[in-house]
Amino acid sequence: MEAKESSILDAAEKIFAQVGFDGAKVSEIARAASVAEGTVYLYYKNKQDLLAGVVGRFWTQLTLGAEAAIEPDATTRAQLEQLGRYHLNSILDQFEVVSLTYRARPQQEQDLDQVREYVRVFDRIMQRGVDRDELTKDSPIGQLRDVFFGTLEFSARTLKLRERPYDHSVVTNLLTIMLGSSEAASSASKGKEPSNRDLMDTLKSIQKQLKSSGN
Amino acid sequence: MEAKESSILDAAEKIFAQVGFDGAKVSEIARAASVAEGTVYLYYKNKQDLLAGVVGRFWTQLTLGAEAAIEPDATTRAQLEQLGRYHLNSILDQFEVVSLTYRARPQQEQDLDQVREYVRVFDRIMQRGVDRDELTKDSPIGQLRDVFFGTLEFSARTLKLRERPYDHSVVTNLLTIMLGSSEAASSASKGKEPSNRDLMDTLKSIQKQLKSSGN
DNA sequence: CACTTAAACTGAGTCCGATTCAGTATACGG
DNA sequence: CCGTATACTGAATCGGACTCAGTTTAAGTG
Repeated sequence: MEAKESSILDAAEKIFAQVGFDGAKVSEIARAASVAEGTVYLYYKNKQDLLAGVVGRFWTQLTLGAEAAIEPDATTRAQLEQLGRYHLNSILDQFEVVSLTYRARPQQEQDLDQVREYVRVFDRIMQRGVDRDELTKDSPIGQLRDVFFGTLEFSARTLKLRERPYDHSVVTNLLTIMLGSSEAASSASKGKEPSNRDLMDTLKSIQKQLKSSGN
Repeated sequence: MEAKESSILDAAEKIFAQVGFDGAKVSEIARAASVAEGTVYLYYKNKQDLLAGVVGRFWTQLTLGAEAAIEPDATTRAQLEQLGRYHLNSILDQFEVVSLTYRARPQQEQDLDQVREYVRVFDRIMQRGVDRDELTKDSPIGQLRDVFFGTLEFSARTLKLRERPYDHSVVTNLLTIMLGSSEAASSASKGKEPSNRDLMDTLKSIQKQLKSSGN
């Protein structure tokens, strides 16, 4: 990417974050990037497309950051905690840019690619957890992903609304809720005689599976 | 509210949902409402304000619908299921209008009032659950609320993205995750071994489920 | 180098749609 | 029926996204 292009993106990100998409004038962005107004349109079809560029770059960088924040040898739970921590921190810190994502979507669903890419970080952690038998397969990964990101996104909004800072307990509570029950199940796989509790956990696991596949 | 005003809101909602906020022209909305362009501005300060009107009305109606959908005498879990079902159904069904909420927020935080009002439906259910000792007080209601609405919102987006219809299992799984763990935790926290009766109850529940879905 | 041509860039002008407001119609009290 | 207030109208204004004819810079080429 040319220096000029990323200079435009930088200016756009700054100004969009400052005054919002509607409040930003392309002429201002051009001036902030030390470029003529027409030049912006050489790199981006229109203002929406410029927004998509800003948002896309953000999520791409978020993906890189997330991958760096995760220790490859940690347990699944620890990795989820690292991802959750990183995610919540980032979206709180750059709340304005995240909000712009909503403005970018309605248009073409192109920029979603980068968001989808980001979300795969979660999927990989979970998949590895299943492969290493740290997780039971009973809770569909896709649904847990919705719980994970949905909760963190909503919590971030709540925190912002109340003008509260990052709160780690949000992440730990979320993980307790998400994994709390299945943890108990994993202890069952040792060679000992199954206890009633093990039976109970297994039965509940079956039940859960039936509920999700049926209907 | 005057007939003319709600006629404007109706037209605006329809056209916003159809072509999005940016795609909608105030002149079109005025025409659809059989009103002069200037008249729109007698009722709404500007286009954004009109959007806020549409979005605010939507959430107000959603609140009414939710309250109607909940049986006052049902258990907390059943009520949550009713609310979850109603919520997911509604936001899938009127996805476009819900999406407009994001466009309304950045401006003034006025319309959020109606959203906050809606969210209180959940809080009331939970509070009553605590009062009736159906829930332990250990999970803060506020955080569970974020899990509940966050997950449903994110799931709705996922479903739309994959062009899937309403899926009730999303709600039941969510509730299992949200309350299931505390169920397990409640028996676990007391350190008691599950009784044979617990096993029997679970088995009967499975049996019933198999009968109703299998056949 | 001087010259040719392509690519990158510029910003004044065009176009479109939100917003305004002087003017017209309607309702209502006396 | 008049006077006045209130509701409404739509042509005119205004702002900002987007265009494009023209200019500058870069890259060959002999």
